Amino acid sequence: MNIYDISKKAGVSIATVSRVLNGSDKVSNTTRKKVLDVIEEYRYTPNAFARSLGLNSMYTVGILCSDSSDVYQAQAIYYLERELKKNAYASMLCCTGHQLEEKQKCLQLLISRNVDAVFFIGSHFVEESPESNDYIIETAKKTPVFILNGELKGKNIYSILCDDYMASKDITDLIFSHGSTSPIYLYRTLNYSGKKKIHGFLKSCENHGITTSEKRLFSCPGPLDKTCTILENIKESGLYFDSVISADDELATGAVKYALHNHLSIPEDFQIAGYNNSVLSTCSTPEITTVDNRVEYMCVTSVSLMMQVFQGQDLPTKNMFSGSIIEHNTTRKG
Amino acid sequence: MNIYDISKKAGVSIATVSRVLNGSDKVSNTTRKKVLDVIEEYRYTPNAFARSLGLNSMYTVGILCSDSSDVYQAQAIYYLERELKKNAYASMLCCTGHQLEEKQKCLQLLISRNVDAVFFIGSHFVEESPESNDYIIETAKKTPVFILNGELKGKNIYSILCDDYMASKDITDLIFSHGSTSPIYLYRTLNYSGKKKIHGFLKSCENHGITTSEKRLFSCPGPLDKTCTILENIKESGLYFDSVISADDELATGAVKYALHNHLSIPEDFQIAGYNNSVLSTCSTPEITTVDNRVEYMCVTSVSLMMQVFQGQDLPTKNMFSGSIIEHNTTRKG
DNA sequence: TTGTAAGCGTTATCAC
DNA sequence: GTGATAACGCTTACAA
Repeated sequence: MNIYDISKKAGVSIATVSRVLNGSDKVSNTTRKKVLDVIEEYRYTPNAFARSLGLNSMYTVGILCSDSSDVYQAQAIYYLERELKKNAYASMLCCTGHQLEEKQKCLQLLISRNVDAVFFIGSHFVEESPESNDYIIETAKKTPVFILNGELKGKNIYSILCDDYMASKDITDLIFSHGSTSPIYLYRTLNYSGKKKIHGFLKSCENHGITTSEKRLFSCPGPLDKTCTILENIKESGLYFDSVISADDELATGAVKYALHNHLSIPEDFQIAGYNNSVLSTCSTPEITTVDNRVEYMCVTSVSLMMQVFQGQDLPTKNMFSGSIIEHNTTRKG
Repeated sequence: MNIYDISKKAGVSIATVSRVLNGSDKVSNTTRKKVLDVIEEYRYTPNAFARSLGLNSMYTVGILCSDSSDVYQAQAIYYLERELKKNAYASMLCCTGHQLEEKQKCLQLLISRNVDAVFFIGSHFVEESPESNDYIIETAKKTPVFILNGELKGKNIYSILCDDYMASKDITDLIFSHGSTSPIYLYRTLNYSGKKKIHGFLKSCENHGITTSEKRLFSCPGPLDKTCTILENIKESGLYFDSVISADDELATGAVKYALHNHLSIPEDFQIAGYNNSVLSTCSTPEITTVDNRVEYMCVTSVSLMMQVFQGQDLPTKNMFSGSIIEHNTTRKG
């Protein structure tokens, strides 16, 4: 059943059927009704591929992330998809992992479907060595690119990101102000936003007279039980710490585990801060003080930017906003 | 830059270019090289829409879920996408929420892109009233439908699901065997798999001589802090309970909160079981004993089924597998 | 092995 | 308002 069949049954031309389908007002009401009745009767739906070929768009965008099951990324996907759907765009999702080659393949998978735009979730996508980002810059020549919580300069590339430096500095300041003297910092990867957070931590330490703060940074790759072990090792090594600032909430749950196992009372003797304001922060007991980096706002803004780009507007390529602190029960009050 | 341009530059016909693009072996090596060089030089990529129109497929499938940021669904999405990508299929994602009308709209969004198959994640999609599932049955007339962790009978509809009845019965049995005399059950929604789990719990209670087990079922909708309040209320009401079986890990973290606030020692005085084997079970302190309903296996199986369906094979419409118990620290040992 | 030409099912530009 | 008809850019018989 195609547009020709419908036009025959309705006794009109395919042009008229097409007009009815696309809501043109240059169709008389009687003809419109006649056509709509036939469409209804045969439950006809236009062929998406032919339609796309004519319009050169399928109203679909690509979303790339490293791991859709990560709580932060999963949230971003949810909000992005919701906003895109509001604008009648469908969302194609592709998880890349952390290998550059795989990232390129995934982008290719989306681009080969002629998506109208591409969203990258997370700063994992902005690589250390500039030439490793060429595949993104190349893509942007034809397809608008939006980088969420990462920054990459280039034509047709728009970055939307939380001021992680400031948020990280603020939450470290908070913990100092509540009496901590010896914080340590846990992180997972050293990507763009990861570095910003570390700088915020270091700046706060500097402001509070800690001179050897670089020695208070600890990488925690791998699964959660490792985090606990790493903290035990730090204690064994003789480095004193009375608070943990973490690059994400999952690491913070590791710190909670450590504190509980060592019978440190939270937050009186030991303070902990997470990052991302994810479900993990509230599922933990005690609930974890965390940074809200406003995923929803970020996604709403990105899609709104996209729509403006499609309308040919000229827009700022870097869009930064502030995070905020959510105080729960792993930091002291007052 | 289209196939005609390439054919001219390479001095061959468009048919030959097409053959090269599609890896036909009926092209001489010299011509192939000539064409590939031109393609490379101009960075030509074939137009996806025209290609789809010819092939009547864009090698893309739709994934529907109620909420991609739910930890369980996020995992399913991750594994599904991974398996689909292995088979060169792209994934279109759509989150529906819980309103029937919205579910239908989302399905329409995917179907209007001519996806090759549709996956429904979770039993949220199988409604109480049979006629509410008609939109799925209707879709299945043209597009294969795969229901993950739910069951719906119909032509071209394939269900892949964990035996939640058995798993729930097993984990309740386990808690009884470790000395609990008075378990209660927490659930969120009464969908297909939700009911199966409840039946498993009730069966185990019956086998252990509890006659009023229906009174031990509690609905916990809404956010996490409500779960804790509900448990407090149950205690206030005078109903004694020494263990909590939950329909998902998030509810179980609520039970952990309750126990810790009431200084009940876990698992000696109070046992807790979750469901889904999600990151929440290990991020909690103590880590939560849970049911592994093998999301990865489910997704791998579904995609493998899909590929077989595409090859025209005749397959069972109901595919059930067993879950298994992961014992952590909220249940007693030995 | 290669080329010609007929689809695929729309949208959009003309006339009328 | 409506109807021919030419794109859109591929795939794939069928010829050569």
